[in-house]
Amino acid sequence: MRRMTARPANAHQARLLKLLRDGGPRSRAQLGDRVDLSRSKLAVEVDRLLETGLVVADGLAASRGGRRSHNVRLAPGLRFLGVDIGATSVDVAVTNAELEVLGHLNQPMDVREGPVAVFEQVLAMAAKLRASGLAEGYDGAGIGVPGPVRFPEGVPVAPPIMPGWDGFPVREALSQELGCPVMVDNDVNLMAMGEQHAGVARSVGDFLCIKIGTGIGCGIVVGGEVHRGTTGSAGDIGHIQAVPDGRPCACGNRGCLEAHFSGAALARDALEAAQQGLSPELATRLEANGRLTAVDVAAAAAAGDPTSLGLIRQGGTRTGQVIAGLVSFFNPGLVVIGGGVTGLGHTLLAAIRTQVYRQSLPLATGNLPIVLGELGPKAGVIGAARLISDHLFSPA
Amino acid sequence: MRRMTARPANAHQARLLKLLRDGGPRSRAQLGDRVDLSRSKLAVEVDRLLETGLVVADGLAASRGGRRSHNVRLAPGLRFLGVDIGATSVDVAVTNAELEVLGHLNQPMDVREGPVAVFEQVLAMAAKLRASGLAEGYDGAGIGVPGPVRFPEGVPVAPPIMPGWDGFPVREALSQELGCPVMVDNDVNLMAMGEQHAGVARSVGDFLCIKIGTGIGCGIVVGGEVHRGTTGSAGDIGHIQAVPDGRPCACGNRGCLEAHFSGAALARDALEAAQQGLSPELATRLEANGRLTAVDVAAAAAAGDPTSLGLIRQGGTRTGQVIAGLVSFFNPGLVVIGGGVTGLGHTLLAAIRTQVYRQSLPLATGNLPIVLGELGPKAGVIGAARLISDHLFSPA
DNA sequence: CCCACTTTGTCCTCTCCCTGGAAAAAGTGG
DNA sequence: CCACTTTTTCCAGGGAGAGGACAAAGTGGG
Repeated sequence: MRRMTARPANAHQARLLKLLRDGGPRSRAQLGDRVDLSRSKLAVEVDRLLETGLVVADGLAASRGGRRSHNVRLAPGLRFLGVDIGATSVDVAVTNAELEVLGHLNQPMDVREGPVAVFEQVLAMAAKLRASGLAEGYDGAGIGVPGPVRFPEGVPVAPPIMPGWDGFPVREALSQELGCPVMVDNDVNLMAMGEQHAGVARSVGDFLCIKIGTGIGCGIVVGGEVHRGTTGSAGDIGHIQAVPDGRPCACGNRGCLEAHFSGAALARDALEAAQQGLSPELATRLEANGRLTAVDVAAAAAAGDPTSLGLIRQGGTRTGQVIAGLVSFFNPGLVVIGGGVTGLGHTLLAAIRTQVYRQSLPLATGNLPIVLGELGPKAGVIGAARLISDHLFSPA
Repeated sequence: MRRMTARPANAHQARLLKLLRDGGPRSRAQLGDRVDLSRSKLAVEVDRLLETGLVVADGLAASRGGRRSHNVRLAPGLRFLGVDIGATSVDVAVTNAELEVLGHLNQPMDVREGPVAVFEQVLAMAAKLRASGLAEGYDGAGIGVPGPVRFPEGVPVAPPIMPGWDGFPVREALSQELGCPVMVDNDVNLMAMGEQHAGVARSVGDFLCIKIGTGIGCGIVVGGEVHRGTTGSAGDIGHIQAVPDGRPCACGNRGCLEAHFSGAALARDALEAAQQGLSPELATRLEANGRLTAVDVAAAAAAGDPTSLGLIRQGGTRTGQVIAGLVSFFNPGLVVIGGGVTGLGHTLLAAIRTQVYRQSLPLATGNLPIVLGELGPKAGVIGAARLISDHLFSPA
């Protein structure tokens, strides 16, 4: 099947495509309610989109009291690939043009194996999704990587946890392999875009999206747009000092947030507690699996283990301290917490909230919701699909 | 004299006005080089601006090898009023349409005396500038206040250091008194706009502007636009925790940056040092003036007083700690340090730089200049003029 | 001083886009 | 079956803008 080649010819068409993407199929009249164009102009632009094949007719709409109108929708065969490369696993999903996830695969994988090995895996997963009949091909792909990205070129720069990736032409290489346009971004930014598109952050202009996984990062959305910073490293909050003269961190400093709380730090603290006999619950789990992860701590906490609860609370407090500073600085309308450790759930959330509300000024926190992301592991892939669709649905 | 009533009718005219404001008088042809309009269209829009009186002819331009062209410039009679209300003093300046400062007054005044008293003073100063022949009237005024502002309405909200101002309709009231449009913003945001317009931050899209005066605040510029936050309190970094379990702060918490370093904190530390006999230099000054301020510390440090130097270095280190966190988070292209304590100069700057470069990741700091603002007390008033001119030079 | 060439400013036409009205098409409900 | 509503198409007219032609003004060399 020939894939999408057309792009909107002007801003009006781009606007219409995005309306159809975000609101689903609808009639010309309904589109007209939202775009401030004359009926004739609207009809012309819709006709042109129909000609390009990006948009197709979709039956009759419900009557609003008069003549029923003909619906239009985005081409049902359009497929976007969303790829979320984490430190320890890869998520790949197919979406339709409305960014609904049609199929989603997850595979454990160490990002340190390098771009070549990882992309082999990603391509295999993409092929598998295609083979299962969900897609005949891909019209575009969004890729998230766990480190800073020089956004315009789609190239990772100086990524601390993925050394082999520095300067690897991710966008170029994947575009070649997949035969479609590709955009690359930091995984946290994509999570933010995902929650903005389909999660808790709909209709919020300025918000922060904190992702706590193997490391800690923060997506920053200003006026509806992701802020990436001058060198693409904005949101890199894992190495903000949380504890003066605290634990040494891989980055060379001491007391970094990430050294005190993150998936990796939590696992290490749990191991220590188990070995010191502080927590029978964790000790049992260590014996059973031979190792401990954040998931074990979550389970132990759920079972009421006080040591695990304490670890989570302490981590939440430290994270909350840092977030409090960011809230004072940035004054967001919403803070979303997500990532691998959301399994820690409300214990973590409560600790973070307590600390933020205590430490930030009332004006900034007065009406500030701090909530868990609602998309879980889908946030990243939906954000990735959104990234590429934003690109393709913009005038060339 | 009748003041400016016209506003640009469309985005093209707005663009032209801003070019003339920022680049000074120039010919139609030179304007054409920068706006991507056909010559005929450009001529039409310039003619319309000439009709409104916002723009006037200004003689012949130098030849570029052919026919000499006629220059145009913004109306030479346009006057903006820039007002910068600080915690302990008020700056008022008149500018022309190009935002050049034609006259500038400064008056000590305690903002806690309340809006009525302060505005009486401001109006007197504005009248004095007018009386000295610098202006026949004002076409617009920008006002900066030392606290959060609900920007669209131009009303201070919950300002910690200026209790009487909460909810006072600053914009409304001053607009009435001055008989011209008024815009209100936080003083730090205006300082950032000033440095962006005429100072060190020209041509930088994302930067932070730290103002250290009686308190500490931070202007945030993202993509050339000031970020004000959801409730107008963005940049309120004075109450970020710098020292865990540190000094009690007026806000109710402990260890706030402002409690440890600011004009007020520095004066208090200096007093303590003088009384404990740690610094003969400061003790002498205390005896001479009956009190100590940041200026005394600066002078003592310049004279080599080790205690004063130590205070400045320690303050710089703490400020640097906080800035390091903000740099990791925001990844700016520039950090500007300004405000009353810039008199502390390079000792302070060196301490801040050391701390930021040590604590933030190389990718974010690699090419990050940290510099003193170059406009001093003029930054605020220029920023204020810029604020109102941006407003008036936009389509209504 | 004349001439070739460059730059600038003006004029004019042609095209395209869009608005807004009119009318036709398609439904709803009594 | 009829009055009314909503949607869609069609059409004429106005307006804005691009772009070319040409006039005006200036430079520099012969």
